[in-house]
Amino acid sequence: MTTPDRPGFALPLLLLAGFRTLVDDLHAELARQGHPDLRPAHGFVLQAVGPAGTTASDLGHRLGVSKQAAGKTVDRLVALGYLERVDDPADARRKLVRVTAKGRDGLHRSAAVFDQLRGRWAATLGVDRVTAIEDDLRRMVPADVFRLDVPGWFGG
Amino acid sequence: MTTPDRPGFALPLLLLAGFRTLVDDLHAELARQGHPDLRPAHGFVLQAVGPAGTTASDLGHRLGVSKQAAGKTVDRLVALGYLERVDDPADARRKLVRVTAKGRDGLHRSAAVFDQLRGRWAATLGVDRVTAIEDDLRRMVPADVFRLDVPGWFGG
DNA sequence: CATGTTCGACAACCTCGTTTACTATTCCGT
DNA sequence: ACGGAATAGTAAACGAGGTTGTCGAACATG
Repeated sequence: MTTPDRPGFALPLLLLAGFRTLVDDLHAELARQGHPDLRPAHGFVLQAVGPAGTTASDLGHRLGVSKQAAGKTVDRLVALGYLERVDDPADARRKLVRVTAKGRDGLHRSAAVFDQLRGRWAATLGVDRVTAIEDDLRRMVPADVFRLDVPGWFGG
Repeated sequence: MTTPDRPGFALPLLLLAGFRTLVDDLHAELARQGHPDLRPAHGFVLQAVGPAGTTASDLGHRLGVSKQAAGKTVDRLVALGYLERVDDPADARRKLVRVTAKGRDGLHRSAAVFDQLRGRWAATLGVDRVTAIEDDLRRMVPADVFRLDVPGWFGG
């Protein structure tokens, strides 16, 4: 894709490109390490489920999507072996969603690969530049930006 | 969403968050300026069509998606009034895709809003920090990263 | 105990992508 | 001049991921 003519286009494009390269590298490495089915969105979900487990409704609430969407995503991750559903003995309506051992493995490997990629950026740019980017971005993004409830983002 | 425990998670998350805030702000403003149906992906498409126009196949090639996907996206943008199809008099197989006046208006307004948003970042961080982020990112991203042909990105 | 709320499930539909298949047209080599 | 190969557009079936709306079962509370 050619560089846009207008200056303002560069910043969002570069931020997206930076994110994309990191995530593409992550998933290329994860596929190599035995997780070829893990998709970018799955990391968010596994992270949101957490070590204690949750329900589909609560997961939807955390991710800012409907409980139905969260339920379907859980279905896919259960089919892939990253999550499991267990009945809640205290409430017959609820089904606890929990991360499996395979899910924890994927999460740990993701963290390790991201650490390694950040190290690669630091080796090229210098650690101070990387932390400066992080600090600057932290100042510019609102705290609740990770809610995926904006229509048109990941499907709308 | 809570801040992740592992340090390596922060960088990709912040890059995505920065991109998301810019694009969310852009589309909120575009909706206010008479383009409520313009979605994030549409900007890429309008940009890729260009002032000279193209065909659906070439558009798919430029965007790194199949010609069928490009054709369906063109269908939607034609329905919204941002693109038009005209028969190519020189080749009866081809149908030229061109940006309409409405499409050009959306593109111009997008550029203006992005310029304005970059100015807001510069007002907070300083112009030199913004350009430093852009320069650093340019060093870290490969040139062909905007090809959307990675499965799992925008649907897969 | 009746009422209202919450949870999970199901169905229908949208967007955006894929692969496979097919038609029409153009191009090119014999 | 003509028949095969490449190209353009289209269509169907599918998958991922999202949306509403509905529903029954289970809980909570008056």
